[in-house]
Amino acid sequence: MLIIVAEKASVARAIKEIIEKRGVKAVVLGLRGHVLDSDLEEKFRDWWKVDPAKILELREFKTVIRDSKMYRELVRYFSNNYVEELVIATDNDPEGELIGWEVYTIFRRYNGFARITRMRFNAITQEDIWKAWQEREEGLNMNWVWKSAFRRDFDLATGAAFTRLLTLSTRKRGYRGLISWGSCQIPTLNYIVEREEEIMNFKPKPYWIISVKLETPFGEVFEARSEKIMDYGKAREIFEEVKNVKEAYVVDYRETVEVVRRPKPLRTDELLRDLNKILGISTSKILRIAEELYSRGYISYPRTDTNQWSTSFNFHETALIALNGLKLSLKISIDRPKPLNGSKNDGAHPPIYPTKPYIKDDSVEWSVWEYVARRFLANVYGNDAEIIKQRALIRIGRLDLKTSGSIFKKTGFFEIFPYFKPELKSIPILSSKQVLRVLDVRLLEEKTKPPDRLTESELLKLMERDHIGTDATRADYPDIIVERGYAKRVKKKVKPTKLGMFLIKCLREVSPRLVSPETRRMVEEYMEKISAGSLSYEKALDTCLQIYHKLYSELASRIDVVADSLIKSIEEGGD
DNA sequence: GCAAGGTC
Repeated sequence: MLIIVAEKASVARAIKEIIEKRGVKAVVLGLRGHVLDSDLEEKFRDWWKVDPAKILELREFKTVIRDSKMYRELVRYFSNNYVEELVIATDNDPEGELIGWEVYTIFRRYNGFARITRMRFNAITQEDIWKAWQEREEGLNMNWVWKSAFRRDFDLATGAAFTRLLTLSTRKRGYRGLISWGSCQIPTLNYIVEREEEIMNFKPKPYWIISVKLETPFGEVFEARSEKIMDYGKAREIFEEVKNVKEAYVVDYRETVEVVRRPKPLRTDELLRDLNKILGISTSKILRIAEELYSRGYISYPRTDTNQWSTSFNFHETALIALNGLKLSLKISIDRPKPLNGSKNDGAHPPIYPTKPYIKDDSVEWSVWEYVARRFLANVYGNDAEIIKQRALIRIGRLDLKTSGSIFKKTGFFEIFPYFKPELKSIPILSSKQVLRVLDVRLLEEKTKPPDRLTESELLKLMERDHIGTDATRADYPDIIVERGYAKRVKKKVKPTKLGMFLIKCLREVSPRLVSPETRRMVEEYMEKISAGSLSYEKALDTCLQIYHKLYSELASRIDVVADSLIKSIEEGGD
């Protein structure tokens, strides 16, 4: 008997079909992600009975069963005496390697001798899967296993220790909620708090602009403006000088063509960001809908960080599916795919594309499917758009005025993917030295404005930039910080609560690295070293936990002041 | 009652 284990049911099905077609008989099992996990020992169970600092002194963690139903199923198969070989076919990434190791260790308890091999495929295609089957490797890449285990255990130890310290200190003062700290949730909150502080500290500055209404010899009317003038006296002086001038002339007029590239193949992050902008619903909800569409067969796997197509991708078939669901016909031939590829490849999943036509209805599901289908067509069959940018420099008296406009030269892919099609406004076509009639001169007072609060879309972009979370987890964090009472959603934007603001403030005073992306950066740096084989899991964990043990001690030494301040912010916020 | 990472 031969057993193949994949990370999820859909991959298990694909493997079974592909190898059976070529005469290989095997039991193919699909997991649901991790089967095992790390946890703290029993004696840490009661939060009040053990100093959280002790968690940061641990160097070993207990292995617990995470998915007991799956665990039992694995045991049932592995106990069979006739298993000759176990094939690990989890995703070809470090987290997949760790999931594979979980299966490996379970298997070895029941079968000490059978061969254990690893299939590595980077796409769920006939070629890749069959090649991975024929060229399966002996055993696992242990550097990848330890790399992921380090991340898991570091996050557990630091998260548990800091969360317990903060929670217990506020519980002593009557708070009943949870004050959590985590390497991803806190930096996410920090972006929101930093923005709020920027808004609060913003001092609007007045400035003045001279606005002139002009007319060309052909009777076209448009407006041109001076630069910002920060001093009122000076603005007034210039205004007096030009307010009665009747003619202006064009110093320079030029047109340039700007190319707007068609969209790249769809990754999770862009799906979430774009649909948050388009539909205004939360990123976690969008991911849930995408997951639902995937499990019902309408779209491919929705958690991917790949934006390039494999050479064997069937564009023709996918195009028919997209066109069918959208009830569209393309003018150009779908036999000539010309996708614009990006540079990202997670080594485990293709970009997101439609796999079955969705019958249009009023649901959000349709809106998500429609976006995926249009994005595919725009990427593979769309043309880059071209915009003519117009820029003019005009002089009235001694004052320079500027104006600009734009107009589509080619609308290109926006025809099929209209979501972010810009509203363009053109100005008349001018020529140098042309004389213009002045219709009106005005002195306008305006004020500099503070930045807006962040949308979830902008928040995800910052997280991606700083490597906070992964494609599969980033959407969770806005929900987590709202659930903890650190932030609220107000008019499609995220606003920190008083508690959120004070928590960041207190942590930042201990050390900026407790709130910045620095924790994540450090974890990645050490993960890379483990992955390269230049550092052991033990050494990496020891070094990093020592650093966070020091930071913990500093926070613990002033926890009474911190807790008082947090309690006060909770009462003041009334949230 | 902890984290973040998988998946459903």
